[in-house]
Amino acid sequence: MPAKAAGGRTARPSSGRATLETVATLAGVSRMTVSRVINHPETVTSELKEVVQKAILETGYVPNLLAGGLASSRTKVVAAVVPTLTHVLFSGAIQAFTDRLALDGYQMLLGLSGYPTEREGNLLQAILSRRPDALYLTGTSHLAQTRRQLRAAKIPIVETWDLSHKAVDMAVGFSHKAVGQGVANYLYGKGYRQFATIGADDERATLRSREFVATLAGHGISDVACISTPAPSTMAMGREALGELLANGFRRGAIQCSSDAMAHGVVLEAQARGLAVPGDIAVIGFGDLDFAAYMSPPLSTVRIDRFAIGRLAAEALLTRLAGHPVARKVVDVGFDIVERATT
Amino acid sequence: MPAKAAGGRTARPSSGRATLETVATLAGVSRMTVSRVINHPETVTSELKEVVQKAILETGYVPNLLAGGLASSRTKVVAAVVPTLTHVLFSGAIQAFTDRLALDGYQMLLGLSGYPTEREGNLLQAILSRRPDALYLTGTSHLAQTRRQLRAAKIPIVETWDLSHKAVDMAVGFSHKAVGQGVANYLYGKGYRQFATIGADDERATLRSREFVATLAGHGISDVACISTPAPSTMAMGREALGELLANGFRRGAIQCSSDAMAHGVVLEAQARGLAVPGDIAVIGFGDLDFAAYMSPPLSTVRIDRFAIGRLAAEALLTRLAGHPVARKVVDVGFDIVERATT
DNA sequence: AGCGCTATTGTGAGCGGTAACAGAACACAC
DNA sequence: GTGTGTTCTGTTACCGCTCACAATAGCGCT
Repeated sequence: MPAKAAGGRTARPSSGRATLETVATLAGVSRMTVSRVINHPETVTSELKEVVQKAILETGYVPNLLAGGLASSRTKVVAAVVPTLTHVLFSGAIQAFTDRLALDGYQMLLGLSGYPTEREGNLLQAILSRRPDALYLTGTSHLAQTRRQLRAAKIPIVETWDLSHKAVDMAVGFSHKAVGQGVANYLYGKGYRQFATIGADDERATLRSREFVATLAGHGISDVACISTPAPSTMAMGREALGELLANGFRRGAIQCSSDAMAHGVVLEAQARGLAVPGDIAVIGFGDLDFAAYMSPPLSTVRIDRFAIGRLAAEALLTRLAGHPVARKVVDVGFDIVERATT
Repeated sequence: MPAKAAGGRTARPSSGRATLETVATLAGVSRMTVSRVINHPETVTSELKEVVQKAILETGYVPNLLAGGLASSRTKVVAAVVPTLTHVLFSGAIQAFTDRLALDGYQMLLGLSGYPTEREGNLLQAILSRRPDALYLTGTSHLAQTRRQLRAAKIPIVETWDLSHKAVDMAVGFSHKAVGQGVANYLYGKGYRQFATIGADDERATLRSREFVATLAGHGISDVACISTPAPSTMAMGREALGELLANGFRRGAIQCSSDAMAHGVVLEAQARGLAVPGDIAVIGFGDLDFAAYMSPPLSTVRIDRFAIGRLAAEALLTRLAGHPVARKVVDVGFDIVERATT
């Protein structure tokens, strides 16, 4: 029977998996050479490379990137914090973001913050503990403590969707104020003179609604009915909200909604009540989701290129990770007002 | 001026951040005590705990979970592999999955495999290199090499959405064959006698279509028109596909579609051509996405509880991570045929 | 042959934690 | 007083990898 290890203490049970050492021994080289074959193959002679690669296959070696990351302080992981994946705008951006990162061999660590921002502090700590090489955030951060944590991490950070606050580092998005203003001017320009706005109470939607109201005030229109609903906004909320508006005396006019889903609800509710769209009730949504163009009537809305946001955010981070400075720290992807048949 | 470190070699520049050592020195205790305060506070006297906690705040210490994971071989990271986030069914399941994991302090590492499964091998290797504690997969894996890799990882694995193959470890999903069969029987029962099926060419959609056809064959119906489109299926493809069916002589009957989006396209195309839905063309979708109930006419479809899949998958993994055996290795969440106005 | 140079490979010391054990301090029973 | 636990804290040895540097080999040239 095998003797117990001399000396007393039992050895810590190692994972049992092949390590660099295993491969090195089999190939008859040093650990470092194996490491080079994997990470800098151009610095190793082709004969050795071959021997080592065979040994890797034979042992079924899978590198341990925890150890590698610890030693090199580069993890090849980028973390992203998003309120929710159930919203197509966010999941679309993350899809584009992840796809772009994968091209350069980066993996994505995802954190879902939910809408109330309280969890954000803990979540951020949990994520930074994993030492990502870079960070993608949704929205801009304002809690002083959060900003401090972010700066202390000393990694490239890109904040997305919103351009309204000063970015901690870089930003890719568009101006929600400009959207509110653009929509107001568009509707006013089309001749509408009575307005309402229905928005989720998340920060960005609020920003759009507020600017919508402010811009109309500039045109001398002061009685804009405002309805705020809890985020995330849904079609059901749109239906309800229109009911509420009508109950409060709103008869006809143009309604700005904080999402296409909500706008869809408003259209359906109007139709159910026998109101003409856009004759009595004109509606404009936000997002230009797939179904918007195929509603009846097709929905006028604000188009945002969610994939561009994800892709450009990834590229900004990758540029910095490659050691280059970025050309512009703030990238405005803009928006388009898509006129269809509900306005 | 400070002397260069005696002896020659320059010290490796450390991260500059606070480590356990920093905190321990400040608090006047050993590293191990600090580690205990963080991970097993109940084993430390409250006076020491207080001193250490103050030191942690003062230094702004953020634990390095790479080092911790390396030492303990537990990373508190669970990885997920999904074809795409642009599909609401997948992103919804991942949302529920991540939310459930977060409750137990686990973070999620995401890999997007795309539809062609070739990338899966590399992706899996990249993910396993990060040493996740558990793994969520979409679909069941059949490549022998993949299965070998998975087994070698020796971690809990849950395969989702599909129950048709033998699971590597655990599975949460439903039977696509049962769906195909159920839809066929439902439509046949409603009196339809002419059929077509339009499906994306991903494996699960194919499975449903094939079983749909086979079940109808059992009812003596053998001329079911089949159209296959590249995944992912979209509304535009639905429109096109109906055009193709009609061009090939299909006049009237019931059409099974592999997604609600596609079914929506079929409905729109039928309406555009002046065909009655469901009078001439009956349509049933798959997924019961938010818009399905609000189309005109409202879409009949197959409802899948995507959130249940994500949540149950997370719970299966968490159970195993807690060291308990799971009650059932395979969980069938089932499906419902939702009859609305297109059938 | 001897020199200097460049291209490869090896060596040793960490990276920042945790597991396992050892030791100290204290309480309690005999 | 001594033996025996029970807590709590400290010590030591790694986890698996990469960095910085050292050592060696191979080459052309004088």
